[in-house]
Amino acid sequence: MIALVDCNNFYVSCERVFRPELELKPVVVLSNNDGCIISRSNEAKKLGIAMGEPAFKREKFMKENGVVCFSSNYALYGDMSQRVMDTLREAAPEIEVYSIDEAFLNLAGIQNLYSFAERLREKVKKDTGIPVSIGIGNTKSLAKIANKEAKNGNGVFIIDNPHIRKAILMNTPIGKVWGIGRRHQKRLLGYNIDNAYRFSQLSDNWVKKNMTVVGHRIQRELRGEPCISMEQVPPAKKVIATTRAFGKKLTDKSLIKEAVATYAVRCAEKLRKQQSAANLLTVFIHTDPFSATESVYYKSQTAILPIASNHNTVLVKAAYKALETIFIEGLKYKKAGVIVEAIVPENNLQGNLFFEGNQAKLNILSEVNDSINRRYGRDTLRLAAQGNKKEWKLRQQKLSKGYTTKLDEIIDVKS
DNA sequence: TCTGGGGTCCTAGGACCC
DNA sequence: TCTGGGGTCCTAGGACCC
Repeated sequence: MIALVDCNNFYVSCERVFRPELELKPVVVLSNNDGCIISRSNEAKKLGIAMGEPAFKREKFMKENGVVCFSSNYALYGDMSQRVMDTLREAAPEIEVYSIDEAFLNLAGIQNLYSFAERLREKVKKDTGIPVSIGIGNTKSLAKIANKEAKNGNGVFIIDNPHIRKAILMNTPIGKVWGIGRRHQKRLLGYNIDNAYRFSQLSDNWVKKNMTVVGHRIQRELRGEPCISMEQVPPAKKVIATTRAFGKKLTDKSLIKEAVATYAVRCAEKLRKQQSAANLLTVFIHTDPFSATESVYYKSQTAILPIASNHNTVLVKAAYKALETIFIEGLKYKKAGVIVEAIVPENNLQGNLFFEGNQAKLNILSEVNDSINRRYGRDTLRLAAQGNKKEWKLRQQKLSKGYTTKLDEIIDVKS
């Protein structure tokens, strides 16, 4: 059997660990730039606040209803996530970390699943302060559905026989099934397939033809046939992106260059972390897509690197060059991004006859750079090109502290 | 004034090869 | 009216996830 452990309202729960007085109060966490609402406590959900709603549309409502608002603090959430995953790893022989707040556990060989799950919930809560729900089934898709059931009930739910499976599937709206998005939902509803059970009973051929092998896999999983296996070691990323909306609209080219340089450095860091290097680098910039008065400009340019690289200076240079070809003076830019692709292992680089460059030197530079920044914090050592004015930086007006990630913001315990 | 960010997989169709 | 057959590789776009 497979369990899906899912943290309840994860970002909100992380904030509450350090602000316990917010328990039972409506709390939300905003996306980057304080733009959208991306995590809600149960109390906030009950007030009718929807996932992904623009925060500015709800500002008045939230004030009136005493909703507590946080900017997103990804350093904190990432750290809390690791703590949760460490606890899960101790409990189960095989674990797949599926996202920042979810993990699949292989429960083969474990007796009395229900009490195992209950004890695990308590242990995670005790070790980390984070509440989780656990759904169990014999496929990943069924574990997902069981998890929804667990969230609505008392935190644990097991689908362990065909009768329960049928009843739960009939109770699951088709759009809530893992892997069925808006498009497929709409289409299936058109055929009066409104719940997971009906979908599972469709003919294999129809599903294969209309929803590709992906849809067919989901269908078989709902019938109880495991098709999606556990992946204990996360595969290396094939695409890495760093993209941000600016805190305010920018026209000044030097500021946009700083932002793009910083994003290129972030991509280089992510590449080095997974020990790979990229052959392609794309830069894009665009104006405000929601503007009613200005026309929208959206442009990207891809550069081919002479040798696959993960070095800050190389990527920044390539990004600058690409930016030159797409930047138009006079526009108000809202967002930029750097994307690296054609990723290969760093220890197996194809040379280039016509390119001169001292790779060994660059490698040493990166190592020194990373070790300093690991020790003293990100961007302690940085390129001048990244600037320090940070006028393009995110708006984060309600940021919580780095309780577990910054020594000078560590939580105080009063005696 | 204010609307996130970062990924994966699959398919169809074009280019090209022998 | 006839105009092969069988591949591979690449890319854009669609669909989905958290």
